[in-house]
Amino acid sequence: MNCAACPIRDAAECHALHQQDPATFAVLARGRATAPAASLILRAGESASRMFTLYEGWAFRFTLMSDGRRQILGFLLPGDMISLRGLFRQMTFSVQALSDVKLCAFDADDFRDAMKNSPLRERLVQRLILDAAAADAQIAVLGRRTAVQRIAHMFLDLACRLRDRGLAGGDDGDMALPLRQKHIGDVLGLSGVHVSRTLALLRDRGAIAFGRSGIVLNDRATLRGLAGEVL
Amino acid sequence: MNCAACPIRDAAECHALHQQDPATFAVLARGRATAPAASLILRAGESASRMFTLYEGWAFRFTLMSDGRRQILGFLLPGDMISLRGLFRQMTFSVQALSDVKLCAFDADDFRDAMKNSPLRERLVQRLILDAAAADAQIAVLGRRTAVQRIAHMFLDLACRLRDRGLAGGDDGDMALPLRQKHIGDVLGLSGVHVSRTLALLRDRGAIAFGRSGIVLNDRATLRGLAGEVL
DNA sequence: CGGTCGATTGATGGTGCTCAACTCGTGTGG
DNA sequence: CCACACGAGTTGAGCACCATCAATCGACCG
Repeated sequence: MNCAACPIRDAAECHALHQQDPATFAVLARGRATAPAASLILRAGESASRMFTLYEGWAFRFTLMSDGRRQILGFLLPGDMISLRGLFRQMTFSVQALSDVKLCAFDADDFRDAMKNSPLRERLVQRLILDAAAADAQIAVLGRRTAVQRIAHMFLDLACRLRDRGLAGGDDGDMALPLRQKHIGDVLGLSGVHVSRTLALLRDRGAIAFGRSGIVLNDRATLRGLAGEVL
Repeated sequence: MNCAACPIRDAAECHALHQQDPATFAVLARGRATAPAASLILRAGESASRMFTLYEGWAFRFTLMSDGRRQILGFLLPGDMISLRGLFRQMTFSVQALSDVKLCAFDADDFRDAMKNSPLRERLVQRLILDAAAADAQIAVLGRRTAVQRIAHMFLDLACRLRDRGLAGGDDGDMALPLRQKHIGDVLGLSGVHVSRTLALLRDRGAIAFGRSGIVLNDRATLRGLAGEVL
């Protein structure tokens, strides 16, 4: 795996929209909003009257099982669209802030209209396809990979996405992830206890370290070896 | 779970296209094709010059892991679009016929053009969103459910989709599924051996039976109980 | 009639879950 | 300043679930 996400994900949508169609984008933008860490940004079942992109901070989308367990469907990074599907359908997942976040807000009706006759249409169709492809990739991970492979793969995926948008943290490529172990477990279908043990194993092999601001990736070559996919 | 798929999936696309926009559909349709059971219909990496819908028979879409294992991403039933994403992006999965199949063929360029200014656009955006939502649901199944729950859930999902398009088999609602146990394992992330044991358990509880043409669902209430989601 | 494919069944072991106790850092209130 | 609570993480013990390997069996087919 060069990086699982590279063929699948695009650079930040906010930025891309600006570059590709700044006029349309400027017309559509309606302002900013903020949300504190752990707050719910969107609830499953809503039909959004506004569309958001994530401007700063991390969030995640998730569903709740009937027994109360949480399945995180994916992480949202700066530049990601949060509620694109909500423009056309009820949301099937909720979105929660992982850190303090800043959002760009758009009017849903304006956005739907613009989609009919602007470069936005092609771009948003591409985005829906990329999201579906990313979900397919996650199905393969959950269906076939061990805990070590899932975690290594997820780290590399996040590193790739951050790098794409120029958000790689440290000087020599190290980067810190603001994730609790519970989040890792909930996205990869693992218990928190087992995530703890597996992270200890990755640390002992030198692939990651535990810093003040979160987990630090410091040996991506080792991570690639542990992830299993040989690309 | 009334049925996991009901809020997510739509009725057969072929039929729906006909009903909603018969003129456009008639213009676009370019002919029929057939493929024998087990043949490859589409390969990952292709950019399709034609778009297919599945007119008759079953197929599945899948990816291959680097170690040769297969992850089935989903089953395709009569009426489903096979290569919608291929109109705009390289395919990220392959498609294989499960039984002998008949296909409707469309010219990709015609389809893309039509999407710009017809009711097709809205319809296809909806389809992309529904596909993404179905993939999200599968992530939750693989992340959080046991083998019994996964299999029961999958049976109910297929039963719902077949019923939606008027393909429910037997008189009193029983229906036969033309699946090998290997397919069930590959879509749910289970070994073939464990699928066999789990199916035996479902049979002993009276939820299913083994008929000549495949597995027969004959007690959906029991299946619902075993699936875990209480809806 | 041999060969293949799919399914079944038994034996064995590994991966990961659950329960529980404990540590550690942080924030809060007296 | 200290006591306490709380959340997050760690570690151990035991076990459930599921994978793997292997042997067998039946159906189907050349």
